[in-house]
Parts: sequence; structure tokens; C-alpha cells
Amino acid sequence: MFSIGELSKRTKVKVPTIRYYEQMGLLAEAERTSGNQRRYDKKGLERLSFIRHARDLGFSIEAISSLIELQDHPDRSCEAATDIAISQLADVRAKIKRLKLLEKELTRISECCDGHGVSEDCYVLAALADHELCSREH
Amino acid sequence: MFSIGELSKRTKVKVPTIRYYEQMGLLAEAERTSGNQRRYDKKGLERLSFIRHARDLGFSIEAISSLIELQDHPDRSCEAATDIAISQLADVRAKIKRLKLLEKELTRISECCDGHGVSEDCYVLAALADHELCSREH
DNA sequence: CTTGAACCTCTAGTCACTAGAGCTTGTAGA
DNA sequence: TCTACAAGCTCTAGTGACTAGAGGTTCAAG
Repeated sequence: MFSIGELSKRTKVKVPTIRYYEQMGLLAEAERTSGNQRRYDKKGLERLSFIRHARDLGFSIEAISSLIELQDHPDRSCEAATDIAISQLADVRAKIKRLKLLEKELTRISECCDGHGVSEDCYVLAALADHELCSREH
Repeated sequence: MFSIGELSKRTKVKVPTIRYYEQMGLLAEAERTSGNQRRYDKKGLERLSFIRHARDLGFSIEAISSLIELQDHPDRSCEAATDIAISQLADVRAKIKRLKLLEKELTRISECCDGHGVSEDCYVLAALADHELCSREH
């Protein structure tokens, strides 16, 4: 059994974040000492590692809730889990697509002004003011 | 002179968002009718288009504030504007980099489970539980 | 037994909006 | 000119995933 600080160190999840996850129902309520401090065991560590890993992959708290629910019922179909993963993947791909458009546009805009001129002649500002100056949709 | 609803239609920025931008100081306080309704002219339209465009490119409200400040002083050096654009570009590139790692990992994980099995054997859940199963850092 | 680091709860702040309540105004048709 | 009612107004609170801080308590080493 170890403290929340120890759990934090081992999982690299900050202490307030751990408490937040508990509040959100992602982590079961921890056992307490007589003085009301949280104590965790291996199971708590594993669950938090799972959460941390899923968060790192960009899953929402809600999605993680569903994944944990499934994990707790080993006999259930895992269709929902793959669905969540696939939809997360689609999300990530959509974000990449959009960001790449932004990257192109920002690169183009930045390259057109060296920053040595005066605001009136600045291509960055002109481009923002006038969408017509954009090379494509974004 | 036109109403906030008309401005909203022309710029595709929602009415409450326009009011929010005003509150945040991005838009100057609009003129009002005797009945306290906002009225806009060409200048208001241009400024909101600028804001909309910058937001579409992912600039923060704060960054846009600085850009507008520069725009209002045509004689100032535009170094700050290019700095802001370049730092935004760096941001976007960092996000793309991270998302690509996530994409790889999520693709790999998703492909390992067809969703027809049972939660206990699900590779998606197993991969999340155990970082060792990841193919690389993410 | 003392010290102080670590713990506790609770509230409020972050960003860029969005939603809703409860009220007032503008405008088109009768 | 009157009447609907769409559109406007302000204000407060909610979103997601934390983070910061106040003000108090507990644990463990020396």
C-alpha cells in the first residue's frame, strides 16, 4: 500500500490529477488511512497506468470510462473497444489533415515577410485581413 | 450600417461569439441604436473577418490582440507580427508531429483486434494496460 | 515530541466559446 | 397605427481536463 504521492511518482500523473480522476469516476475511491489519506495497491497502479496511457493517446475521459467498463467485464464483446479506438484514430487523422493545411498556409504567410519592414506593408497582416490572399481552403 | 445578425451572416461568426470578442476587447465596442442594439459598418466587418481568419489559422485570442494592435499602427515594425506567425507555425508543427505518433500507435492497436472477440482477449485493451506493447514512444 | 513535507477538501481560474433565462426592440404585414 | 414575433439585449453558468491556491490536518523521520 502506498500514498498518492508515491502513486504519482510511479505513474507520472500529478497528485491533483489523480484526485480529479477519482472524482470523475475513472478511479475507484481509494482506501483511506485512519487519518483519511488515500492508500493504493497494485490494482490502483495498474488502473492509473491504463488511464495515463489512454490519455496520452488522446482518448477523452468519457471514452476511457467506457474502456474501463469493458475491461472490468472480460466476458463482454470487445466491439465497443475497437469502435472507440477506431473513432479516436479518425479524430486524430482529421486533426492532422487540418493542421497540415494550416501549416502550409502559415509557412507561406511567414515566408513572405522577413519582419524588417513596417506593419503597413507586412504580408502577415495583409494575408490575415484578406482571405483572397490564401493559396487554398483552410 | 447593419445588425449583429447581418454581420454574423456575412462573416460566418456566430452572434454570441461576436459579443464575446467585443467583451474580450478584440472588437471595438459597436455603435448602438437608441434601443441599445449594436450597429456595424465596413470597418467592423473587416476587423471581424481578420479575427475569423486568424482564429481559423489557430491563433489565440491573445495573439490576435497583438496582431490587431500592430495593424492599428501602420508605422510600427512588423517584427512582432512575423514572430507571432512563426511561433504559431512552430506550434502547429509540434502538434502534427505528436499526432502522427498517435496515429501510428492507434493504427497498430486497432488493426490487432477485429472487435469480434471478447474483452478479455482484446488487444486494444491489452495495449492500453501495458505500455510495453507499444511500438515506440508517443 | 517536534518539525515539516505531504496530505486533505473546497473554490475558483484556464481557453474559447456555447446554452439558456428572462427581458426589450425592430420591422413587416393587417 | 397596431400587433406579432424574430431578433436583439444582459447575465449567469456550463464545457473538458485539468491547475492553482487557501486553509487546515496527518504522517513519519529524527
